[in-house]
Amino acid sequence: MIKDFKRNPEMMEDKANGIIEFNDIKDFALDNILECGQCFRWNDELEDGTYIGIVEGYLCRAKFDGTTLTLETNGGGRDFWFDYFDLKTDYSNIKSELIRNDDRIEPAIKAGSGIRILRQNFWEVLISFIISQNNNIPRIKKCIEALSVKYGEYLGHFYGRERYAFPLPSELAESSINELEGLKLGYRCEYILSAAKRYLTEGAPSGSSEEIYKTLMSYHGIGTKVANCIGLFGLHNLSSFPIDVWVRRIMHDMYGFKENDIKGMQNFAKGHFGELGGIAQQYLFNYYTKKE
DNA sequence: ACCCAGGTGGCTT
DNA sequence: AAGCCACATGGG
Repeated sequence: MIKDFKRNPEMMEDKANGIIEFNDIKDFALDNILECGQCFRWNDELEDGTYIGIVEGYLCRAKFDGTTLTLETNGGGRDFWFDYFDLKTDYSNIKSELIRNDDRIEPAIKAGSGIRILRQNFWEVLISFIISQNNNIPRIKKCIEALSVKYGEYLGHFYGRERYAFPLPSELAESSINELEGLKLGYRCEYILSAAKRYLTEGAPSGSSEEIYKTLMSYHGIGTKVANCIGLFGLHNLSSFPIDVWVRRIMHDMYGFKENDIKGMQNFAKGHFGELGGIAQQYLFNYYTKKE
């Protein structure tokens, strides 16, 4: 069975880019969504405030004027992008519920009030967050771009650059440590290769969130934090609460935890933010990484 | 030269 | 269970 994620060959050959519009969009800001650390392939912001991204093999230029989201894209279709940007979810409710439970989070929500948790491809998230460990966001992006250029499908010239899809599982699984070492991935080469091979045969983990979490952690190179990121961004498991160095600082500064009391932070998030933990975490992370 | 980044694995107490 | 440390890379 093929575990590669789906592509739409007919659309890919349609070089005339289509326009898709979504009207009356609230609680939405492209910079918040695309620069809050959840995705790594929206890396060009043009002078007019539009962003260029590559999503599941589709090219996209996104523009938002405050009410209407306009996408120039060569594929996916309306339903795909509606889902990707999580437009069905009412974030006004989520935000007021978070503030009702804890007014300390209000400044973070104000600072990133247009954040939405994208519904991204699991496989891409799996590999991207393996790369993220002990790394910074600009370099994570470079690593992923290098992988895509070397192993991903060439998609064409789009807004000033050659664009490549994120590699398919098979494309990475057929590579080698030797080959990967040229891409500045450091010691993560082995993690990436073994994850690709494993994903190709096993596919995405299933079962209860406990079981999923356990399966993810059994990948070499995935620990608690990365597993939580994959759960949150790759499976839309909103109760995930990834704790990295930034969140540790936040939990120390804003909530009085000792910096290394990860367990306490995790329990607090579970009890305090519950099913919205992942979204709370994202407002907080964005707030702290952006200020000064 | 050092410290840090969306940490983890492995080894030692 | 908790505390170290190395790990590869590049920017400050």
